[in-house]
Amino acid sequence: MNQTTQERIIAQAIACIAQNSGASMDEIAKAAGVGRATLFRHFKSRAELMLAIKLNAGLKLQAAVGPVFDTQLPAREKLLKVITQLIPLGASLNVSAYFDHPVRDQDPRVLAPYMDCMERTRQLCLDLKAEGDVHSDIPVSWLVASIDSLVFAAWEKVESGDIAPKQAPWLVLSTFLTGHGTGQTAAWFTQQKDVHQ
Amino acid sequence: MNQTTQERIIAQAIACIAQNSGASMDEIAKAAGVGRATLFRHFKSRAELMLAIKLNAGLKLQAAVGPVFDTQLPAREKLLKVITQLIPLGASLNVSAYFDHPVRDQDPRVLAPYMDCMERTRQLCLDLKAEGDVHSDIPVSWLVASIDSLVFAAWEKVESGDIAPKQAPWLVLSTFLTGHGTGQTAAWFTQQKDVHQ
DNA sequence: CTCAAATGATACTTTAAAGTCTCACTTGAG
DNA sequence: CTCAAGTGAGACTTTAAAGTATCATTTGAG
Repeated sequence: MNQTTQERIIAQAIACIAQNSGASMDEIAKAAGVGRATLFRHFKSRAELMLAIKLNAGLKLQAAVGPVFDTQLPAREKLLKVITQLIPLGASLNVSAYFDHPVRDQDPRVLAPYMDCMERTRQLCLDLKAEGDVHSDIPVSWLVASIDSLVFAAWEKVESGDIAPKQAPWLVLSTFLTGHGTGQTAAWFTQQKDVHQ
Repeated sequence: MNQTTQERIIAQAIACIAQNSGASMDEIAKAAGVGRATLFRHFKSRAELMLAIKLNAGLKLQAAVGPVFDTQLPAREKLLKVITQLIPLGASLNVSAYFDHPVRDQDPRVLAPYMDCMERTRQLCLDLKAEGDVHSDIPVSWLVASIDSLVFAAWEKVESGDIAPKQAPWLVLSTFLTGHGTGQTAAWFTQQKDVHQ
């Protein structure tokens, strides 16, 4: 492979931490097929390695979705493209879930890419509403949250082999836009909601 | 309050670990308003405390959803009730996310409640299909995954104060059954899907 | 009030993992 | 070939947190 040692270490560290958030430097070194000493030569402390992983994830995130957000496409098409870009990021992003949530991270260099992505997703949802693509009575924060969580779920299912990588974006989008219910259920649901609210 | 010391310790330990998965026994003791020694009197090791938290989460899960699964209601009504029960569990369940995923836990006593709940959710989704409530062409594993992830997202949003606790189940259910799209978008989506697949 | 049980404070030991250092070995550019 | 740069192995020190032990204090049932 043409990966540098540093890159290999980061990749394997991500894999280790995904399995066990408390993975030791020893385990990480072994996973990366590298001596302990070499690991410390590249990252002078555990904290520095963790930071590198987080920064790496932020860069991947921006590289994946930045260009899409920058286009002038209709919101719904942007949405499809964003989802499609996001899913294959998989573990490198989900690292977020294994550390403390990136949104709580102290370091602004770690925080920024996530905040940026979130804010732009929020804007995208506002556009979806404005362009008449989603119902206007759903809270924007729920729109953002449901996209996030569905993408996360899709990645997990792709990873576990339950759904095909190419199918994933369509499942997310269809869940988000049309849901899984039939006409029959939609009627029941509306009625229930009226009764209970 | 009428909570025993043990209960208070467990509750506060959950809160600590939700913020920082590597929280020390010292931090947990302080959070519980208890001396270090007392903490170790109740749980003779960190591992034992962690186990207690996990078992506790399993019990809560079963108490919340078991009775609903046991009823003979139509699948769609069961679904609404399960979601409604699940959301308020919040942090105690999400502990799952901060430890290693419960599905990967070694101890069968930790594993069992999750496996059971998952299997019954799966059965529920099959019933939803059988009763004509959801489209039959969606993979069951995706149905289960989308419920899971939407419930998780709803809990987070309730916790952060973005959506009202009573509104949460309806948001989850409406996302799952009808999605957020308008008629306009549904047409576009179907067309896109045909083009790309 | 009295005493047993539980607690808090704190000093102590142990342990696991982080981090350092040295040295012999590989490898690839010149 | 030669040498500099990077590496692996492993012994070593340091550190932070786990876990233990002791004792004085609190508390609540009788």
